[in-house]
Amino acid sequence: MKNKTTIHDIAKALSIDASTVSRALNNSPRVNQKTKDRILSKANELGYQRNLLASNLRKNKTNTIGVIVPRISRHFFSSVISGIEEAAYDAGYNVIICQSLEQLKRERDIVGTLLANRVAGVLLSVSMETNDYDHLLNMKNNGTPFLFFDRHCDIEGISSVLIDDVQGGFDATEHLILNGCKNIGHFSGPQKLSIYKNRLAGYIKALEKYKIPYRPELVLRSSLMEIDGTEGAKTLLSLPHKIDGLFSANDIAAIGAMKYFKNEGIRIPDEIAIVGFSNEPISEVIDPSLTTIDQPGFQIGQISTKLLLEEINKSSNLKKANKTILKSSLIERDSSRK
Amino acid sequence: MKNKTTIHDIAKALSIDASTVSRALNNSPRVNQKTKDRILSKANELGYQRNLLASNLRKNKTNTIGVIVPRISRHFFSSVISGIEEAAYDAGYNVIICQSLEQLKRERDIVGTLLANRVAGVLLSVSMETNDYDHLLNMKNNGTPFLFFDRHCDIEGISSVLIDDVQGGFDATEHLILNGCKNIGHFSGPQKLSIYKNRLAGYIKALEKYKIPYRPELVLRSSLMEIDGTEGAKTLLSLPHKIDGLFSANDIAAIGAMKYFKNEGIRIPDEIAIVGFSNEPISEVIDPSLTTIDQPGFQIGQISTKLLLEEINKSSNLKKANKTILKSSLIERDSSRK
DNA sequence: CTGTTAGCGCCTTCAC
DNA sequence: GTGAAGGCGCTAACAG
Repeated sequence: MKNKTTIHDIAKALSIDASTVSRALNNSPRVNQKTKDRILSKANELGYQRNLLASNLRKNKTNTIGVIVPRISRHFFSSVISGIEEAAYDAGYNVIICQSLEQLKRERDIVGTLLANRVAGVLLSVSMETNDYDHLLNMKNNGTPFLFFDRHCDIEGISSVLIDDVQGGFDATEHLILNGCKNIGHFSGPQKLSIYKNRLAGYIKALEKYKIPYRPELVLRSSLMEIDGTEGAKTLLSLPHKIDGLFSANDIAAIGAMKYFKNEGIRIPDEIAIVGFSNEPISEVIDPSLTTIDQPGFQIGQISTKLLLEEINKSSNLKKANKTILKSSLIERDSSRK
Repeated sequence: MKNKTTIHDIAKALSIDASTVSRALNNSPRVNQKTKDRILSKANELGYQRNLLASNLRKNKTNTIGVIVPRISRHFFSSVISGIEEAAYDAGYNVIICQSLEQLKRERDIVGTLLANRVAGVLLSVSMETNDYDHLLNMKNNGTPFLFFDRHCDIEGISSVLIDDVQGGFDATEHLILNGCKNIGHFSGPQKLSIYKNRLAGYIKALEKYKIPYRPELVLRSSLMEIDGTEGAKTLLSLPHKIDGLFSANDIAAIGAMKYFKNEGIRIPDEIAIVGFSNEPISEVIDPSLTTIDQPGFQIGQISTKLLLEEINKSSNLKKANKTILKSSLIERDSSRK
């Protein structure tokens, strides 16, 4: 029952040559409109279904771009994906989405499969485990254009689209300070990832600006799970100086902390003010008065895609590594009900 | 710079035939281990990268399954996708994920691209706009196995993996009744989608069981946006009989309603109790005491994939349409703090 | 165990 | 404007 209609079948049915059919199907200007019409209607009649495998093989290129994210369920990434899809769709490209689940092994496998499928290019945000770049260097040598977004590696000639995390961390911390906080905790993440390193740097920079001593025991590393937030909150509360502010570099941990604080009967933000760094809508929902640092996911997706498409279409190898840095914005929500 | 190494290149370098190389690369038992080793190391040395386009074309099959969901950012769907990926990965299949964004046109395009790429099979949850099945019938005639999950259409010979929504709606409503609610509002969705029709049926069934008159004005259709929730909440509050309970068939609308109620100073659940039907973690977060109907997304993904793979591997055309019905569960969260 | 042969379905010169 | 011919990279008979 499998569809077997090929251009030859429809050529035979019309007593013409397959090459003409091919041209017609690709809407080549060098074919008579009448024959085009006949071909199209016959193709329809026979239930012809173009075989992209063959076409792509012959042309030695595809119009598919691969996207690798740690997890599609994270709001930031799914908003980036929306941006990617929109930009890709406009340019006539398909998108195939893959998740590394924060595992290096899976990231490697995925890169392999994408290359084997001859994708036109790849957009990726590396996993937390990615400290070995062989698979990426391999992709580079292979000649497949790719681009990092949000989480990147330093590889010569490879561009990135990033957020100004130092500034974001600074803004978050400054906001807490200006609201009277003096003992500010910080939930960070793996320092291998520059986003967490940079947010921490912003945190420290703000403390310095306001002459608040930096106390390392207030900085906790998490691995982006809710449990890290609850555990972290507990740890912070056990310190001699009680904290009055918390800057979390990711929302999931912030949520864990909020739950813990609430369970302990600690009022937010009166007793402990919190700023979360992410755009999970969840943080807005948990407490509508919560201030967050918003990341422009959709925009990142669009920009990354446009840059990637430029590289794909650029036959010249003059590509210079660009870093596009976007700004996040501090969003202070309505707190009139407080 | 594009990688051009083919099996012929490596065959030539070793003065053997390409077919042997092909066999070795596919780990055929009919190749001497020594030559295998030579081939593998040479392949590595030349930076050989298998071309799946050619391989798949030749074999006339791929090991890729396509997944179409309305939106990957909805938690239910991303948990289904996790389940799909796990099961597919175990069976040596790749997954390509696509979003219809609830648009029929996009759904059609996606089906077309997947077929053109000769995916081995497709798993899909239809868009809200899907009232025309041509593209699906086309896929069926084409001989590509597919399966619905969660949102399905009645197409002969096509199986579905569903949740018992009547029961879920009944459970939700009964829970409210048993907690003393007498005027229970219901946020429903497009009645084209059987999930919403069924949840409504469950709601009515529960009312009947407890001899509570069904009042149509308490049932509001939403299109799954937060704004529908706030508007709906407003509408319900404007009715002469004040509601004391709300069963929302989707969480997004429930969230909108909760925000509205909170802004109006209405205490939840004391004045209005709410049960949300979905497993967005968001509903748990907004109010840890909230009772929800939990849907087994991960499990649905796994089961769907296994069934699809069975159909793919079944050469016989004896397939009967199966409906696998899973149960959702009512989760009453800790409300000790109240 | 390994080589020979013949395509998979399509596109792209090159003729006319 | 259309046809003829060749090949993209790989695999699956069929031989030996």
